[in-house]
Amino acid sequence: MTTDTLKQAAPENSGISLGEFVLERLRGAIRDRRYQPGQRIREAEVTQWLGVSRTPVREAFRRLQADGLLVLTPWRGAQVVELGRQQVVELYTMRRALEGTAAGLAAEHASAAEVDLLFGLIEQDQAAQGEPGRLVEINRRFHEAIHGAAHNRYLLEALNALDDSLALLKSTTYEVPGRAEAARQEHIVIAEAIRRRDAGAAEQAARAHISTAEEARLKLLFGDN
Amino acid sequence: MTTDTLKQAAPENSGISLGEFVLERLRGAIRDRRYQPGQRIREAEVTQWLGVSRTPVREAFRRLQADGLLVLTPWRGAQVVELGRQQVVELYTMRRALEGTAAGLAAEHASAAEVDLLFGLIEQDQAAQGEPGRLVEINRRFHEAIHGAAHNRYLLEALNALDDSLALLKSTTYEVPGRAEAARQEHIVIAEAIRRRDAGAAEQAARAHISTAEEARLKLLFGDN
DNA sequence: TTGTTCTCTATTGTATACAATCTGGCATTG
DNA sequence: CAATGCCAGATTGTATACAATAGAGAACAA
Repeated sequence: MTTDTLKQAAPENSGISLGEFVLERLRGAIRDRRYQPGQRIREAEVTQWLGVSRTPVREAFRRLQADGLLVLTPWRGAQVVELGRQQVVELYTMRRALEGTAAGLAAEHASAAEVDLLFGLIEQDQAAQGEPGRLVEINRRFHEAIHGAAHNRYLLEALNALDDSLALLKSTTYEVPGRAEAARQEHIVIAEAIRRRDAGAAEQAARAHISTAEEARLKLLFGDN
Repeated sequence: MTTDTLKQAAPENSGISLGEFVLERLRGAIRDRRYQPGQRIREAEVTQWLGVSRTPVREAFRRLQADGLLVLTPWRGAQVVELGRQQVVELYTMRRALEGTAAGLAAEHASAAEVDLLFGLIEQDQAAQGEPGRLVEINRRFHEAIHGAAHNRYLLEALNALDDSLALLKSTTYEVPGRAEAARQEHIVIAEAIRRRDAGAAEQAARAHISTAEEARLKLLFGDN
């Protein structure tokens, strides 16, 4: 548990390039909200934080812009993207489509081991009652398991980018009372549809799951009814 | 119709940065297959072609990597992505999902003007019989019109990236005999579903359209039956 | 001939110097 | 006092110098 505020040593002789190193560090900092939406990130700042020159920092900025996490304005530099209500709605619409597709494809292509993993995670979820941090982590792994079981690299990439964008939003929907239990039931419906290889049902269940998550999210962020 | 082989002047005082300039030039060169899949692109090459230094070239490389058009290997530089059969199949699976989603959303959100545009393009298509180049262009605009009518920026971005990747494939499916006529009929079905605001029908029609396009594509590339 | 190792060159990764542009504050003026 | 123009500092865009690495080909041994 390092404080991470002092100058951070760059990797010495690992195969990874400094650009990749900076990219992962920045992505992590944005995910953890150490850089908050709307905040400006100066190159010099990152430069001395990570102990590298401006070149790899600039490389990382471009990649993060492509991922939709940063806005780069000429001569103004980088700013963490801030999502308005409309953008959150569009993000969830996109997520509904992609998660639905992933669940449908998982029903067609998942291996037995991948199906087992899904049900294993559901069990872990039941065991983690009342531990919000663990629930969030298990939820993440459940969705990642479905994404992987779809066996489509373009879909996987798009879902990862979407997850990064969702990390821009404050808090998690698990803070809504009853959300954790509802999510667990929805997960079970999805997993069972995948197990019986019912692609249509899996897609519909996943879409419904995202819709209820969206509802919780909008209530949390904007106080919708 | 410039030859484009001599040193190309960079923009002098336009507001655009050199990085953006290089990005668009390279994207165009890849779309037009002046850089072919599998081909290595050296920084120095682009440097003297466009008359800029390595820095903006490297920036463009990173963005194109994020878009899935280039593979960057450490110490080996950039290579245009080469799509194997499996990747083409995955690409079309993704496209089926996204185009279906776009058509469904267009049925819900399209303005009257956007619907008119769709039918206008169908008329232009009928008038352009026997002109392959024009047909391809009109087809592109028809799909773009649907993408826009969906009114979802994340979906739009993902579809644009997908189109760029499809440009990596040799030739167009319109070279398959009868494909142009079949595509026109399929377009009409999609547009009519959007006009009657039938999201489910629009989505299904779009998915079917992509499936027949995929069939034509696989036959063209790999001689499938 | 064939396989291996070594060296050298081409190429990319990184750092930094310099140019262009924006921002904020201050002075000047009505 | 308010508005406007200008200058200085801060910040990013671009170019280039230098470091690190991979890959090709030569030299050599079996």
